[in-house]
Amino acid sequence: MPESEASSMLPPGLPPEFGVYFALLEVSALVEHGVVGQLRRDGDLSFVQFQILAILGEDRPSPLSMTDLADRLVHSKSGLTYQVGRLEQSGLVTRAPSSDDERGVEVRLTPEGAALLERVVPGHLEVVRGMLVEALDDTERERLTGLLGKVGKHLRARPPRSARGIAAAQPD
Amino acid sequence: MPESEASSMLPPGLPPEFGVYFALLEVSALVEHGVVGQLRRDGDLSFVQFQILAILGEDRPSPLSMTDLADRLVHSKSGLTYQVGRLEQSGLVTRAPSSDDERGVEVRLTPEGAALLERVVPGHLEVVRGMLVEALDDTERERLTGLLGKVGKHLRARPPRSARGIAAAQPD
DNA sequence: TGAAGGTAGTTCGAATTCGAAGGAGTTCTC
DNA sequence: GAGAACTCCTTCGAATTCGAACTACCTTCA
Repeated sequence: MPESEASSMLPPGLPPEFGVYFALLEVSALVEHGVVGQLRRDGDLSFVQFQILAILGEDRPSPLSMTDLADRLVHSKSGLTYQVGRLEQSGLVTRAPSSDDERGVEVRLTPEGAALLERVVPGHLEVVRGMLVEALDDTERERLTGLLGKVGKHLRARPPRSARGIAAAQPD
Repeated sequence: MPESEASSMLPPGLPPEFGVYFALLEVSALVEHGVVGQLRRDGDLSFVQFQILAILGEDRPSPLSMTDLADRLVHSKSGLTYQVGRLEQSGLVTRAPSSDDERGVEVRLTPEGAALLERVVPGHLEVVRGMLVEALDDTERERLTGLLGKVGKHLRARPPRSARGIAAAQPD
């Protein structure tokens, strides 16, 4: 098991440019695994729950709707309903019907939720630092961030369905 | 064009070096989402099932044990039992007790499994190419692969203290 | 040898996930 | 304004996931 480098875990017969795919999968899985452990230990939170709290805690006074949250996560709406309900049960968030739109729901962080977030975030950053930030020097890290950002932009600009042979050149 | 930061998705109040974390999470989630759709459409496979088949199809005549598989995936053992059982039901893999070690199980790809893999892989590579490979030019992609590889090596060399299957320090 | 401890997989129950279907509010169209 | 079409969110059932407990086998060591 501890033998593979990005290129060495490339299945034989595959063009080498796909090494980036396997390297990405492995790194993201390991990073996620690491933070999941920390969140469970320090705050008894799942990763999704933490992400919800973190988004809600983003120093934004106006509340978010469920759809806003679902857009920021890569989650299904039903799964989001479940997790927000769970956070509401725990007293970490509130749900209230939107005043503008009766079908909408405004999700807000409670003081308890904000406090939990503050208690968990330092350890979270510490774990992430140990896994990601310390793995590279400043130049490398900035380069990695930039490359991932470019890929992210490409992915976001990509139509989710029937996307084949669509022009790869995306104007900014 | 100094857009090498992911500041747009970095929550306010966080040191900028954590941009790499959020960029990684977003990209991996989007990529995974993309391939999940393709695998479901083209082969009615979940991502985990595909990963199992792909590992088994790695041109390796000698079979793998469940533990070998679990080490290559980031999965729990029980989840692996479930999925391999499911693949066995579908006739895509076989399970047989190991001759060396009676408690071990040798997992093998069946011809049907190999055929399904061959049917699914081209579309898979096409989707990955469209999402990842085409997002960058050759130099950038190689750089990204190298950086991810370096992070991966760092992560593998740094077992989180609660790691279960820490094999004894493997000398290089 | 034979008991103690370790390893390989499975089973079990609980939690989480998703997609599809449904209920309710909103917008569009005529 | 009435109805169709759409959006927001929840409910529902089925599938998947995990950790802990368990069985069976292997290895160590006295």
